Amino acid sequence: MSDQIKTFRQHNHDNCVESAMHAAQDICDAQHLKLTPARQRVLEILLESHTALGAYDILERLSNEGGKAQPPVVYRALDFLVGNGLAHKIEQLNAFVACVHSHKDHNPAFMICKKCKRVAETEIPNVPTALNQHAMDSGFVIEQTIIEARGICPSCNETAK
Amino acid sequence: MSDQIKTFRQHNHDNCVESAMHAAQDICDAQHLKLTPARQRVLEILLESHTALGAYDILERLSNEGGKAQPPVVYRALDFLVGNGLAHKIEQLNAFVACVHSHKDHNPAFMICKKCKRVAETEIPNVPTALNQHAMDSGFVIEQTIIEARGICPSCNETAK
DNA sequence: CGTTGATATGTTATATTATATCACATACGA
DNA sequence: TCGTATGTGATATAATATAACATATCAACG
Repeated sequence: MSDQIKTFRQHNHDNCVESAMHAAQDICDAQHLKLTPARQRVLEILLESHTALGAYDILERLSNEGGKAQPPVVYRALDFLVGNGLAHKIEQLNAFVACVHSHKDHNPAFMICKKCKRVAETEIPNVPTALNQHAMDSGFVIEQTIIEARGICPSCNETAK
Repeated sequence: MSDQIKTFRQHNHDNCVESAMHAAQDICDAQHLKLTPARQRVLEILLESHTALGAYDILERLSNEGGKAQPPVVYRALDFLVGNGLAHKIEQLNAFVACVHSHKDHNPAFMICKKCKRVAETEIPNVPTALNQHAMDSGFVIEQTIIEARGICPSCNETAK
């Protein structure tokens, strides 16, 4: 597999996942909350995906790891995470994202291949100037910015041509 | 209503909707396809929203305009639009977007209030440099970029404080 | 220790909502 | 008058979420 394709398929997020997990652990310790294995694993899954996931997406990933989890397992973990500010629910999507409050300066950008649906992730150093300007003009307070680019990934570009 | 809030609620897209509708009409004329009122209206709704909409989102907006439309009305129009390249289905979301091929240089940006869920739209002149760079490095061909900023809109910011 | 009570988990079944299609009657235009 | 588009009611399919109850874990207390 070429470097390009490998890059497209999986961006290494170990660092930021790990630091976020530590931050979460600290928050729980401070508030006498238990970040149990199930909750930990769901949070990790959210952090790894680095985008909004449906409850059943999470369930599927959990189930790939051995025992087949049931829906309530995921919903309970999500209740805990959302209830304690470690994750958010995006109502419009019925999906959940890990809270990245601990590193607000992180602006993920996704490149989504419209052929194979794979998603590559990268990040950009700061909110685009024009958007920032518009937000300030209108009084909107930006907490997180997500950029989605739709297009064709390198491998699909080759084969489909 | 203050200018700020008005700005937040509705950004005027008449120009780009209109030009896209003309382009669609031209395409249909050239291929002897009929852009009937129903199809026209669904395409307009997609263009106005300028983001992916579920079939029932479209249905709701159609129904607000007089006679209450039924699901097949929307699905038929969408079949036509997708079948003829005037719109795309985002399988991952079960949602539909108008094809904006005719104005590739348009990069919408959305500011979504996480309290009231209202969405303001603006646009930025070009794809953020860092993302563009990364795409080029990996061989990804960007067709459209959508930026979503989550945060708090001016009116929620006042009341919730 | 051992018991108890609070919290977390395992598991089956099912409720709720969103998404999509069927089937048939009617209209309209080439 | 045939092909295509629309109106409309009913229903199928899939995604999302919860109810209910049994079991497990673990810390606090006597």
